Amino acid sequence: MTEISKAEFEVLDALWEQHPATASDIIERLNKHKSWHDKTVKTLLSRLVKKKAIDFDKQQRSYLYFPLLERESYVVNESKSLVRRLFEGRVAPMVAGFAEADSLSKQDVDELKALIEKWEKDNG
Amino acid sequence: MTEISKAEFEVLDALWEQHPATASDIIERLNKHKSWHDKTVKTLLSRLVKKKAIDFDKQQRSYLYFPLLERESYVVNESKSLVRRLFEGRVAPMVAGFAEADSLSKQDVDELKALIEKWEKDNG
DNA sequence: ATTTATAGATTACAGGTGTAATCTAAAGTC
DNA sequence: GACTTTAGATTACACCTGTAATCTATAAAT
Repeated sequence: MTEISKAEFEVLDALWEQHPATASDIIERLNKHKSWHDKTVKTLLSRLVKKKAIDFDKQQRSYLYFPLLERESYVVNESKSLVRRLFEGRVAPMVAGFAEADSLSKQDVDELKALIEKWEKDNG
Repeated sequence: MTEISKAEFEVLDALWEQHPATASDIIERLNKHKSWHDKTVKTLLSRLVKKKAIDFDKQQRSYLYFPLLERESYVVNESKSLVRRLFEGRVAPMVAGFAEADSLSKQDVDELKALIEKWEKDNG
């Protein structure tokens, strides 16, 4: 339940993308978009292990890493925590902020309509 | 444009609540919910000044603090940044997460419907 | 079998953060 | 005017973070 730092998150996100994975796999995946030294990525992997966000199986010489924390639950927690801090826990005002900032796409609106319909069916 | 830490944010949020305000005002407001030593709050105020998130006017002996950063813009930036990191920039999947986690209230849904209607009027 | 490359472990190190305590100068009190 | 209180400034200090370099043990190569 320790905090995951920004840099650690990027490594974890690369592991979520596909796992299990070796350190080299992850380094390669990350270096498509960033350019971190491999030592840096290894440090971050160790810290994630220490924080119990991931773990590994010993595979011959190298390790096979896999997430312990699910992306879904991480994402829900982070979202809730932000909405709690910034919008008194209600998500609608956040979406309103996106609308004001012209950051709502037609696709967003369509998806929102669909999920509202579903919500009303389930909760109406 | 420097980062604002969690503790700094709480102080800033208390200042947003009502300003201008003296250090004592803010300490008092904060201590309704938290219990920070007044020295701690003063440190955080100084750091916020150094980060140009707030400023002050010299008032006799004590200072009158006021925000330089608007809550609105801070909140929009933080939200966008989270949505970018976790949901590829689209807000609807985040709301879907709330729905799945049973964290959507009727009030949220009503507000969402209203703002969708407005969006469609403006953008349809 | 000896040398070399490599994976992970350990160490490094500056800047940020949470959480204050101490210092300093000015304002209030007697 | 001397003494005390107080506001903000400066200093403290351990832990976290970003960003690696070095150490160590084992596997690969010759």
